[in-house]
Amino acid sequence: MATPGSAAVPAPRPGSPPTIADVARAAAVSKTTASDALRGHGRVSGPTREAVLEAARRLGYAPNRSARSLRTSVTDTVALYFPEFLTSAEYSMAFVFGVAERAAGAGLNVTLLSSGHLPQHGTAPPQVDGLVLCDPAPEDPVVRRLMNTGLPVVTAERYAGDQQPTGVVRSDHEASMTELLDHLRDSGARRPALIASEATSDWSLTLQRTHARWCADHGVPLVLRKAPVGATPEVLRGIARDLLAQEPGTDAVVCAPDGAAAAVLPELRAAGRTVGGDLLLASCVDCSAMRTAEPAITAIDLRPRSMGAECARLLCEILSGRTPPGTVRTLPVALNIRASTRA
Amino acid sequence: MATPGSAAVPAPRPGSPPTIADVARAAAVSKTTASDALRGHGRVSGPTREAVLEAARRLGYAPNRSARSLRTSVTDTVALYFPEFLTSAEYSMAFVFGVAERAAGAGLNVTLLSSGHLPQHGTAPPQVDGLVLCDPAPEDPVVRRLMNTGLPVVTAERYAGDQQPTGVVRSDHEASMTELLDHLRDSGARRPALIASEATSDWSLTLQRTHARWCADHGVPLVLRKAPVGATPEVLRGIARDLLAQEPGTDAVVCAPDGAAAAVLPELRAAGRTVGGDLLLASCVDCSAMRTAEPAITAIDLRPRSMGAECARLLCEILSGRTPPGTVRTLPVALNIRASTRA
DNA sequence: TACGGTTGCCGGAACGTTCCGGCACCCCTT
DNA sequence: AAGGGGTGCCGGAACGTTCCGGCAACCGTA
Repeated sequence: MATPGSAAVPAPRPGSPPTIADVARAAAVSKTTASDALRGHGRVSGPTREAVLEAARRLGYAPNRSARSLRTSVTDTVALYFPEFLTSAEYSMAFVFGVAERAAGAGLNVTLLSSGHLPQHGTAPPQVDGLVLCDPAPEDPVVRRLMNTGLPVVTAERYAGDQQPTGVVRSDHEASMTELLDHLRDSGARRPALIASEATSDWSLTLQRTHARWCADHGVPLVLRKAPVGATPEVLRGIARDLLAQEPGTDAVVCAPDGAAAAVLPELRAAGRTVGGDLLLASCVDCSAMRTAEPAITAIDLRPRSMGAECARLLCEILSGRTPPGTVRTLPVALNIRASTRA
Repeated sequence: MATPGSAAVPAPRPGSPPTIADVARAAAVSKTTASDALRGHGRVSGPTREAVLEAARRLGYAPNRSARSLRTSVTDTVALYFPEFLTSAEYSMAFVFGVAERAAGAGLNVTLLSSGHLPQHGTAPPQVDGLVLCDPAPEDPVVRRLMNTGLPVVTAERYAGDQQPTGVVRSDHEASMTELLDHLRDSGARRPALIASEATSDWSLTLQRTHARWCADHGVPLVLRKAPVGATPEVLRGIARDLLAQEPGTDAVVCAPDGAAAAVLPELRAAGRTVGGDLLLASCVDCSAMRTAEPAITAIDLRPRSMGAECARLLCEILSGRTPPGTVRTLPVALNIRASTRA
């Protein structure tokens, strides 16, 4: 005796994971009804739905992503790209896991694109639903290629190229830098110098612009030094030494590059200054080295984990159509005040 | 007039990426022949193969991964799992990118599994060809679940649970720790204390065992302190303070947890000791904080990037059958000698 | 000439899913 | 009783790939 539709449903092959046909047979319904019940999509009666869900649970059914993706052209996967020069920073790790966690919560897979990916022109774009680009530089060829795939793209920080990303999550670096400078002023500093990075990222440029403007607003001379992108501690210390020698009136040093403040600290001390006393020191990126330094160094906490999470969330929303393209979100950052600026 | 097989090949839909049928039509062959030519698999004459490759190149054809995966049950994707407590360390980032880069070179995708993944029991395993687990702890439920999927697993460092991973890439921590202790002895230290982590990872336990053995071999009393897993700088400093107070004969301190050496450094100084002088200091993990400390701190460089790369390579080899299951590889580590141990 | 073996190519089924269209049934209204 | 509309379910095609089996054509030998 055949149950309805049994002719269309082949026998299960033990060993392989169960398919929707197995679920259908177990619930004595058709593949279509099983599919509808599992996704809540068609017209299915309450009892039938229950039966299907129960069967699926009992069999440990999980839909085959490849088959689903083949049928729907939706991969449930997003790619995350990281420029090479960022891959050593503590910031990156937190960002990556922010993305991963949030994406997992939304049922999305995250695949990692390293700089080694897609090197040669003409390589096919990755087969994903969307992209997250961390701090994209217009001069990075991989970034340019990815921006041209036509896929939805969310960038962490603005993109300075001509293509516009589908979504942007940014921090208000202008506000946080201003807050930091105001704090230094409240702690007695009158002439805050900035050691910036030569990088052309939006972040780096914003810090310089804000510092320049603040100095102008407060009628203090602009003192700025630039460090090469991957500068070693020795190079950074040299820059600090020269800075103090050339600008003896400096009473605060703000360092932009990741970890630079910790690197220059010994040099400031060697110059006879007391950090946290007659010379304040702060960093534009917080990391463990800032917390463990002696004295501990005041730093802007960029909240990379939240940043990553918000990128993933925004991309999800764009993919599901809940949020229109062109959305820009601004995340708050925190100023962690420590001994190095408590004058 | 119909070219051979033209009836079986539907017209192309402009806008969608080209399929193998488009390539076949462009080269005036069947789907089968196109597929064979592209993968070098069947019996295809030289000119025909050339024609197919040329057509594919011209059309910008890239095989649809979902379709291929559905047909072959091979996803060309591996998953990378990271325990939560490791996600803030610099080590992790380098490791992740080592894996990503190497996997990309082998044509594999890497998807990230965060701790948030697969939380509840009964969740289906990720649909990938293999797994890389970084420093897996037997008490991590996610690790246990992943070890039970039946998928090939390569672990970075040994796994202390009962399941055996398919492959292991490890560092010779015993050798490197011994080398470090010998170096300290050569620099004049006679009583090296160890501040270890409470973690039960293979790495942590090996360090403790090696230290204990070295002390026994050299007839010096064993001085060991344990720090909680996520210990703050304050906690670590407290441990260092107590250590020096209780064991005044200590003339060298070795710190295992990531970054701990930089955290305790100020405390050692506060106790009236000269780091690099009458007290040597070293770390079992190198990171930027070690390089920027003053004095710079001697550290074992675990070469996380190579480690990640080697994990990916080994998994590739196991997946392709070139390397038998059960393979264990040992990677060299480096000792970066710096001012903190140049007595 | 006949014939076994090789070479080059092809048709079509299968992988597991989604979803369009259709069919039977029931209920309500006229 | 007839008709219209809604409900619950199903058959089967399609997504793009791989690969089994087969079929001509050709070559060499008997």
